[in-house]
Amino acid sequence: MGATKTDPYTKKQNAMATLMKALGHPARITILEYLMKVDTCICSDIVNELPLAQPTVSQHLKELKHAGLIKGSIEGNTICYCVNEKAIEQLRTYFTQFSNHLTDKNCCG
Amino acid sequence: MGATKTDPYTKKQNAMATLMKALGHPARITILEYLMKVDTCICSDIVNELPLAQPTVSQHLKELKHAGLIKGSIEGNTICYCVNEKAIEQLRTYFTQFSNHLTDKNCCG
DNA sequence: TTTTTATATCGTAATATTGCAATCTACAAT
DNA sequence: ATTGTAGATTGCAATATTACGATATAAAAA
Repeated sequence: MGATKTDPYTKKQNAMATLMKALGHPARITILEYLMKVDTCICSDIVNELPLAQPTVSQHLKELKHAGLIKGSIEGNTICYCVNEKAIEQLRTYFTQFSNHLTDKNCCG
Repeated sequence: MGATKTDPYTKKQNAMATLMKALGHPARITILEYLMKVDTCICSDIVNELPLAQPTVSQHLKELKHAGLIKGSIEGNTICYCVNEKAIEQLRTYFTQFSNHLTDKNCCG
């Protein structure tokens, strides 16, 4: 098979899975952390920040954008990418709520 | 290739990617949410909660456990699984810090 | 002891992901 | 017009993931 079933789950569950999956690769984590660090839109040299070939980086950027984690637009000769705060907020909220719901029964421990 | 390069990244980056990757599937999101909801260790009927065959569920549980997101131990005839709060805390902290570092320049927007 | 119940493991087919070389696109500079 | 530069797209090989039937295991119930 290889294909993930999505229809039996809620929209929210699928949406969260999509976000997490996009971050389920160290290169994409690194890209996002870099974009946060520089904290600006003029981020032309992402390729130099990573130990990967240019096409590979381009592909990872595409996936991040598709998942809605970054925003990007053409800026003359370069592309201007930056973090989509809304997506990060979604993730923060999700885990904060999750964390709040957990009690400390310390079972299985 | 197909194999993810890990050595060029920091331990933290790889660790976060591993956690996210484990949650990058709606079935595993659903499992985690279910374990949180029931909030107990005696969770025998995870299979019935999911629209997947028993071996598939077992496999997903294995991945969640391997990533450290759930804890499990044998309890007579059934297995007692529950959420590993530490992992959730890690994720919550990561995104909270990330969120705090972001300024609202509203670029690319 | 036989049967049931809960879960794990094995094997395997279908599909997805990762990574890169080669190539293409589009603008900028000469 | 030619060259340079930043980035996307294509094509492909290697590997990983997803899902499940069949089978194994191990404890509980009959």
